[in-house]
Amino acid sequence: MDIKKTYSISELAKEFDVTTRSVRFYEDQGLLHPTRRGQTRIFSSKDRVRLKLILRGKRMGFSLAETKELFDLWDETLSGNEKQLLLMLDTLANKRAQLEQQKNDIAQAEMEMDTAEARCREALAELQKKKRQQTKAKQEEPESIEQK
Amino acid sequence: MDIKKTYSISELAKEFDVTTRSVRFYEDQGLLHPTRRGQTRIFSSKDRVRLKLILRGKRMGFSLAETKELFDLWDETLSGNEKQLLLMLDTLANKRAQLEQQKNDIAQAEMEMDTAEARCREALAELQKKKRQQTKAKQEEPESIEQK
DNA sequence: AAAATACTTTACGTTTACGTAAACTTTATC
DNA sequence: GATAAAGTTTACGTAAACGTAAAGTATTTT
Repeated sequence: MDIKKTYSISELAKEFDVTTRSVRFYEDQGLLHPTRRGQTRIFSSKDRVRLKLILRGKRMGFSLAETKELFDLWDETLSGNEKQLLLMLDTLANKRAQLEQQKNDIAQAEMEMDTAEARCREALAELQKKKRQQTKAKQEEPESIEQK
Repeated sequence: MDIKKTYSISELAKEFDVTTRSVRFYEDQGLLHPTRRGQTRIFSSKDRVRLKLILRGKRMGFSLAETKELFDLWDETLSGNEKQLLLMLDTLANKRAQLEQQKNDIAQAEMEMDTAEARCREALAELQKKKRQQTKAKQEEPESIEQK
């Protein structure tokens, strides 16, 4: 069984390499909704998915507030009226535009890194050419060794 | 002349839609290096490029510290020894890996947004189907109007 | 049953990236 | 020459996203 039904806080923390502090913080901010057994948190696989989404969002530069907004909107959307659905579609379109911008940024950055890398390699080649010439010089004039 | 040689702080701020406070902060953190005329800052086109890079970095989720590191590294690299060049190449490789991760994240997000949007559209279609049926019912039983 | 382990709440501390206000100087405009 | 506009420094404030104790509870292991 790959998909357990419930998770402890430390299981999730270990799996996604975050601290338990972070997980509790995400709950505090309303992004996760674990149930309790006594006072101990019990996380569902839905919570697990959301944690994954939170972290991916972070890597993509989304704030927790933004991610929460999406979560909330989605939850309302599922049983929502027309207005809610249209709002969700609109939000999705906006996010898509944001992703397009990011893709452009990444493409630009990659191009610039290409030229940066090329310059580095040229400079390296130059240095190594000089080195070889020095070695050559030594081989052709071994009296420099004899003089020692 | 599209490329002026120098810029005032408010020119740059307006062009890139940031506050002068931010620009001063970036200088304070060592990311920009304007010269002075009296005590007034004068920014070069190099500064302008760097500001552009700073902002793109931000959109890509880079911290100012990360961006500064790259700037500093690059400046040292240009006139650098072999060690510096190799370090730069290594750093570039790392950044590339980071961008790959981001591209994956974006692709994943786009797929999920596709299915989310599809669900929205289905739900909308359902709602509008219901609406049409109500309209039809009214047309077929106009006595409901007469009863008013 | 004692000790170790995992979990909890409460609460103050920290870093990043600025916002905002105060008080002042320099430059442009009427 | 007064006034407005743009610039400056200094400095305190703030939101986000946790870090880091402290002090207590609950459970598991020996």
